[in-house]
Amino acid sequence: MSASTTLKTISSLLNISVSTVSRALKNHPDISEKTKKKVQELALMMDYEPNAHAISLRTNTSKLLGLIVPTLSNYFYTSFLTVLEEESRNKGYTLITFQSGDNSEIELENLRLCRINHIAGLFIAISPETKNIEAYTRLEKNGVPVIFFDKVPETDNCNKVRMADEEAAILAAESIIKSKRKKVLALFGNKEFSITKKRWQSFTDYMQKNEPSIEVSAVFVSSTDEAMYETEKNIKKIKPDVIFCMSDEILAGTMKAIRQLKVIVPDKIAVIAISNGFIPQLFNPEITYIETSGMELGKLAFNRLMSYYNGNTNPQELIVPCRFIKGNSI
Amino acid sequence: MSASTTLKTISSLLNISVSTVSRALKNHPDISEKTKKKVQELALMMDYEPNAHAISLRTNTSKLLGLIVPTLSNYFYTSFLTVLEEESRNKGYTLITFQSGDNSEIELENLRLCRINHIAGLFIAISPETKNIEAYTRLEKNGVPVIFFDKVPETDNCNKVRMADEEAAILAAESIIKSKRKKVLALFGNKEFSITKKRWQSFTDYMQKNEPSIEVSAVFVSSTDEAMYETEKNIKKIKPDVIFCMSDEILAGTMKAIRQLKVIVPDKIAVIAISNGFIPQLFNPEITYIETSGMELGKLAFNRLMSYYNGNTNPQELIVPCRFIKGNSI
DNA sequence: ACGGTTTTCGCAACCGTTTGCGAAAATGTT
DNA sequence: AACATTTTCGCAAACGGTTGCGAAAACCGT
Repeated sequence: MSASTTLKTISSLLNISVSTVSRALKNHPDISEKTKKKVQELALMMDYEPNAHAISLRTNTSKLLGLIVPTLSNYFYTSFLTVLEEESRNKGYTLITFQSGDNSEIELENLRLCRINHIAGLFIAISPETKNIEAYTRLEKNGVPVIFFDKVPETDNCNKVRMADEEAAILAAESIIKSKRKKVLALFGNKEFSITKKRWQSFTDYMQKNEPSIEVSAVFVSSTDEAMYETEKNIKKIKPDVIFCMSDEILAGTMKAIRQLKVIVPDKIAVIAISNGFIPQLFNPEITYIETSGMELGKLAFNRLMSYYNGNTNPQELIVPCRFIKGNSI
Repeated sequence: MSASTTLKTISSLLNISVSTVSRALKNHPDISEKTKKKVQELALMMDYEPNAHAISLRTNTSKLLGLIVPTLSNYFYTSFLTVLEEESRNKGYTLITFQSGDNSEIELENLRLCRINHIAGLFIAISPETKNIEAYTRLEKNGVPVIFFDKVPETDNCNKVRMADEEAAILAAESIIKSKRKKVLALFGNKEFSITKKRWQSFTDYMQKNEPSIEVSAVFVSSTDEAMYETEKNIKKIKPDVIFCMSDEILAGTMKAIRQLKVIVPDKIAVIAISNGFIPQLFNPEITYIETSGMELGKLAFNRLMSYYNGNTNPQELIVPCRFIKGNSI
């Protein structure tokens, strides 16, 4: 239970002041080479390590970054987290991570924890209930930049990075039109999510404008299981010849239903999805999808924060383009 | 950029001392109801929030828990993280998360970051290179409990929680024996991992003892792609009638190869795996697997820490049992 | 030897909070 | 009214660092 060594330990062992030790350790020019050497050697020997809390307190800065996501049981968010952790660590920041469970109250509680830990910056994908982002703008006024990502607020007085949701939906729609199919079952996520609205609207608008003869049945689901259930029900009911899935969770459910009904893809029904890029390749045939990469988004978000620190503080909305990944399901 | 309100702000506004404010806010009996009320109301109004760094510094405690995993791009670790975050948050702890990339040096650097942040406890899945756990035992001597999980050291002077790796491998072996198949292609992970050794040994030992007539070809791979490559190669070469996959990553690669070769499962080749529970259900037929749940392990790990805090500090090795999940692949 | 520079270091305040201890104020007792 | 007791609060030190400023020590030139 030996206490960790502090500046004071070293200073009293060498009979010099704490301030000298502090300066010696950071190579301050005021300190002679001789004492620097003494101090640094002893510090190394006793493996001195500065107390981050003391530093934060004194300097009113911190190397902590906050991350709040709806859930970590989600391939997209974990791939975001994966690169965010890496980038942060490489730049000397450490990440504190929270899940909101798509619950505004928990989200605010998490935000409170971020505040009392005096984070230097925050990345957040807000929950659908969160309409009022005043707590976040206030945080930013207090000097802590906030980068909204993926699920971003609709107001534009804040910094956002997100996927090209409209473009992704349009690429999918385009692909369906080209396929000459005529009856689409389109599965979207929780209707409350702005991301859902965007994808849904872009998809249906584009369809309407470019090929109004195609019949689109949109269904909104909130889980993999619900996606499976709705797929099964609607395959029987509306007999689609192509299914569009807005996300990986939905795709997983849909494919489960398709398997159970022993429907042949793409002969009987074609499938196309928007995905983070792992799930579609597990199926046979591989599912054609529009890739929205959580990793790319993570990189962009981190870089946005760094650019903020460099003075670029004006609200921006940055968008990660998406890619069409050809499979054999359409 | 308004500075956050502190005890001092409140104290000078009310013309009372900082200590009184501090005590009033925590309902100390020394303080009169009248001043308590005044203080608490003003604190609420100015939304006072204590500075976690100051508290940590003063009380030499912290509410931070450290987590170090090889990578977060892994379903098992993210499901571990998912429940760990939840449990931690519910008990008032906040999590700082690191990836080591299976690199000892980075692991030690992450450990350093944990130390300077004066975490109250550490969860770690060590990288395969890490033989010397002295840094961790020292941390524990300094009063910070360390819970090793999943990839645990071989020495037994430390606290470990892990899956029932031997049992899982044996269950798989048993299932293969029952299936009457005779030629096994068994795919394992990185040979350096203790977890690999355990599964490999249990699997082959059990086979040898109970059905030596079965021919087992063990192959070690380090990635999904390698698993795919080796599966393809060995299906052609040794013509197995059953494939065993030690993990989800491997299973994904194997199934890709199986699909490409258009091998029918289970007619031509049966498949059985050890898995965290999501991937196997995506295939057709659903893969039979032995479930090792990251979520269960997360719960156990957190509870172990709490029990440690309650005085139960002696080294223990706790094991999460596994379950046989029937699919149609064997 | 003396004044002027420069080098080298320590004092002390500060960040925000906690807490032992003592003192002032209020209350009770006779 | 005098004293004992209890209630209520403030002083000051401490946690581990950082930093402005001033002072002692060393060096310089003459």
